[in-house]
Amino acid sequence: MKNIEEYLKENGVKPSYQRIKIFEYLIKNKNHPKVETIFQELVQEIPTLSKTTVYNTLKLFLEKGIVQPILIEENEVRYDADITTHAHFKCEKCGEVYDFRVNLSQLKIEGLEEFQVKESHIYFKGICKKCL
Amino acid sequence: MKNIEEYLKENGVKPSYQRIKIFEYLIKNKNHPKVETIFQELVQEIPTLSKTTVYNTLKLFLEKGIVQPILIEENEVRYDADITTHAHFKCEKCGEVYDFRVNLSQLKIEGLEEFQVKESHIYFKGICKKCL
DNA sequence: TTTCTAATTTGTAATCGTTACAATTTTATT
DNA sequence: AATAAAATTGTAACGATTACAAATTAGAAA
Ligand SMILES: [Mn+2]
Ligand SMILES: [Mn+2]
Ligand SMILES: [Zn+2]
Ligand SMILES: [Zn+2]
Repeated sequence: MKNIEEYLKENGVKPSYQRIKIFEYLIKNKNHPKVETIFQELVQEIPTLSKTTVYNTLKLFLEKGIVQPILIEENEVRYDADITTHAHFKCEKCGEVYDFRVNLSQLKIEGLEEFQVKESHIYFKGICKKCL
Repeated sequence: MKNIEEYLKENGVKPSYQRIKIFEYLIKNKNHPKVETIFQELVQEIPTLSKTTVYNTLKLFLEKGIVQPILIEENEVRYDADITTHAHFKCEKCGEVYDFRVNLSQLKIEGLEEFQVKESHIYFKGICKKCL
């Protein structure tokens, strides 16, 4: 909790109550939630919470680089406070999004060395271990 | 042109004039266009073209598996008639989306072998060769 | 503590991409 | 040519996101 406040400050985000709660939600539930999910969960704790605040806050987090958007499905933006480069798998049966550690340096891509790569995203879709 | 008609038929799509033109646009301009771009370009040739037709057609193409959506940017869906697994790079300066051949078998991801992977998508962002 | 100011949050309205739907047009068949 | 089915079109509806102004909160100064 104190950690979260410190982390936000270090990254140029003033740690308001709502911002702390939203970031805390992302850290504790590594479930790659949509805005709607975050709102529905937190409004139980913070009855005055506005959906606009969730949008504003995530936009701020994105600008400050402390969350990343997960774009694995059309018309569905999910958010992840783990900003390390890792792969995501979405199960088409249960809908869960899994994390996978990946070593991108294994991947030799011809021609890409002439480009300046700032972000890498790897997405898989299929059926998860549980649903098989 | 005849090729396109045949290809659509083989994949269960009746080759109407509009469908042929839309697929042809994707094949000839490998520019990963948005719906809006496809519409704006083709409406010049086909003045009666409706944006709904572009949406309907792309939805059909997706269902039949002859195009794939490119989800590299928030609130921006692009389409690609190249359905082979390849990586995409979007330049944050000029906005162009580049293709890169990639050999995914190089990538060892621990735990993923227990999942049934049906689709793989690799996206990069940064600054392209031209803009550097 | 009280006052003042700026930042944040909130609720509502507007916007924009997409989808639903019914009418029209086109295509294929008899 | 007549008929039926399929595709296209235009308009309205929808839903996620954003804009905006009012209300609230937090922090600094008095
Ligand atoms: Mn993740
Ligand atoms: Mn491509
Ligand atoms: Zn599953
Ligand atoms: Zn560029």
